Amino acid sequence: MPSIREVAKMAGVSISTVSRVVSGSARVEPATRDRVQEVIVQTGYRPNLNARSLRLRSGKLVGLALPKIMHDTFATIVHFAEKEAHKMGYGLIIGNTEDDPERESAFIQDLLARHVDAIIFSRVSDAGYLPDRARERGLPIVVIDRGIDHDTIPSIETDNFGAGRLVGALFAKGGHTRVATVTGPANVKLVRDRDRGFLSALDEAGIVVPSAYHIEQNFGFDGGTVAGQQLLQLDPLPTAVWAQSDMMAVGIMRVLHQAGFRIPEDISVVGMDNVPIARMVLPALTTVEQSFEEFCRRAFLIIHQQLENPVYRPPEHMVQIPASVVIRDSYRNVDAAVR
Amino acid sequence: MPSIREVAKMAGVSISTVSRVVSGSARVEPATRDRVQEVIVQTGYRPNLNARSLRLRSGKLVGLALPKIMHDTFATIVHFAEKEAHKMGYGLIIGNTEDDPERESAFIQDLLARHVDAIIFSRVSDAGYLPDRARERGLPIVVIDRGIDHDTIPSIETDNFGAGRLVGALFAKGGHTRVATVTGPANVKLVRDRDRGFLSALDEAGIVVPSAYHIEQNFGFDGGTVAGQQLLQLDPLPTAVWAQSDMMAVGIMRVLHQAGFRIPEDISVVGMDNVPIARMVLPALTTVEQSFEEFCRRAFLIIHQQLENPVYRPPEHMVQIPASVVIRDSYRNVDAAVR
DNA sequence: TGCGACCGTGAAAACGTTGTCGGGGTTGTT
DNA sequence: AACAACCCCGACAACGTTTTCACGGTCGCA
Repeated sequence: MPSIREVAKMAGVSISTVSRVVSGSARVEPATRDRVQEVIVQTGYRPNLNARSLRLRSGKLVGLALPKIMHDTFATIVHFAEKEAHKMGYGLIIGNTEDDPERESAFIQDLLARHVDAIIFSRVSDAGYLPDRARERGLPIVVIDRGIDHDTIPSIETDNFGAGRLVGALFAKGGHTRVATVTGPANVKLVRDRDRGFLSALDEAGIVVPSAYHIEQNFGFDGGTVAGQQLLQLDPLPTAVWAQSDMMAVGIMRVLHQAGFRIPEDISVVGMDNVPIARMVLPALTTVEQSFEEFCRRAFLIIHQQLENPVYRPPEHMVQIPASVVIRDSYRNVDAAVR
Repeated sequence: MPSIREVAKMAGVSISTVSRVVSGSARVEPATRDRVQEVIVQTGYRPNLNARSLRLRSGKLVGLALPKIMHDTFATIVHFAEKEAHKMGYGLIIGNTEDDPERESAFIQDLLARHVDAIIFSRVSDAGYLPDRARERGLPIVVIDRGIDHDTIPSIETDNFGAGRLVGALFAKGGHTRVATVTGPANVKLVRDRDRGFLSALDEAGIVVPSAYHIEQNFGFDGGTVAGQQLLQLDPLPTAVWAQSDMMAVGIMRVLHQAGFRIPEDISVVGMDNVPIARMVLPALTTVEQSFEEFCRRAFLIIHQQLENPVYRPPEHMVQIPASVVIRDSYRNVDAAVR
């Protein structure tokens, strides 16, 4: 509540001195230091961060722009971003862009007006000039989860190609030869990357996925249920399905189950993301884990270094975090005796 | 990027004039206004919100403190809070208190240092002096989800007692006479409120819940699974169970199912919250819906009014939002013929 | 022609910080 | 005893705004 001026008056010193004791930037006589300290704890004085931001051009604040806050994967990103921010003494201001470039643009503008120290965001609006504008201002900015090809803007994403290969190899080694996959919208790059990895691993094992066994849907539960219907039309049915999100996988399991099929005895289902629900459903979902925590750790690391040293450039523009398969009950090898 | 000073220079006017055209606060000659406008759009000038906050004591920013961001219910609160904030032209800065009074206190301090316009938060640290300190500074502050008894700090929460009654009445009318309930930690008030409502409605129907049928657990999935084990010990088994969170309900269904019981034929299970997963599990979960959107709407309404008129006091300290039952497949009346 | 009213604009203060500069006092060295 | 070196500390400018105040010019009216 009190300003530095009032603290100074109370302690009978100048504001410079107060500033010095709070920042510890220069020596001050122990006697006066104690007197000032006393007033500070007594009044609960805390420097006004807006004023500090004005003066120091750093308000210890970073902005986080996400497409859909409520979705499990982004909710976990929010969680870990907050965690990292907190750890490094930053505040976190968030915005939900709702996948709308308009809103994304508006939010970034707002962050610029707030003079945040850095920006982390997912999904680039197509125009993509916004990051540039921020960048030209020397503002550290990191793109997360949905990478971007850009010389000066670093991206952090899962090694989606590798994730796809993991599942493809799992299926191939497990003896599955009739496999299907349900992808997200093909206009997002990470969907295509995963798909390419998946198909390439299968291809190396001599397995081809006919186009009818390759279904595109939205990432949600509902996308999963309609994909499930489509799977039921297939003849012969696949023995294993990979869905590019856990939500979709749950939707698929739901309609397969209702159609009388057993999972994994009749059909194996594998998801992606390893959201909390994955272990709660029945059968527990085998899935691919992305380390969102690692995302955020890396993002803040880059930001931190760039803040320390403005000319710092991360060694690579795009860092890819490896994914890993977590085996649960919804998958089994085709040769049941093996298990 | 440019400051008001540079804009002024470019347009050949004083900074006062620029300020006037961006705020529209006073008339300015159309010719000069246009000239200034031009420079503004050309340079993409936006007033520095930190400076504005300093001068105007309002940075259009509100703080949101929550115990566990990643949990479904709080993630939805974040979502709707962001939505309302955006609608009213505010930024939202969030903090995860992890149910730790220490962290909560630190975060509130940070919000004060940032001179946010208002604070919304859930779960009060036991000491509870922080809200007071904020309040005494004239800062609008609203407690959400987990109400607080306080003369000047408004609370918004679900009518938890009413929610409990809803389920109790449902069971009673459905012919269930052997019912069990799994509550959250009894030291949180809303748990007790729900419980009281539940028991009172049953009591009015002449149904008593023996203490063994009254289980306390933590709110998560794991709490549900251990509660499920405990339920299995009961003899005779209840015909209906109310769990105070959907996660718990899912955990309970999981162990009941694995023990060979059918839901709802053998045991009905009802949850609370109506999180997205509720409709995805099998059988789809009957549950009680709380309107988090309404929470946030009301919170921002109060904040807005208090900001407009600093002496405004909301008519009641505690507003309770009614809950509603949403019937899905995990519940059925005891007289199966009815359905 | 003179005067008051009004209108557009600029100068300046203030919001709360931090860092630079310099002044006064104390100490140490020759 | 004189001077250099140091150490504390206060005055002041600056960060980017908004708002008050005042000033010069136009206009309307007598």
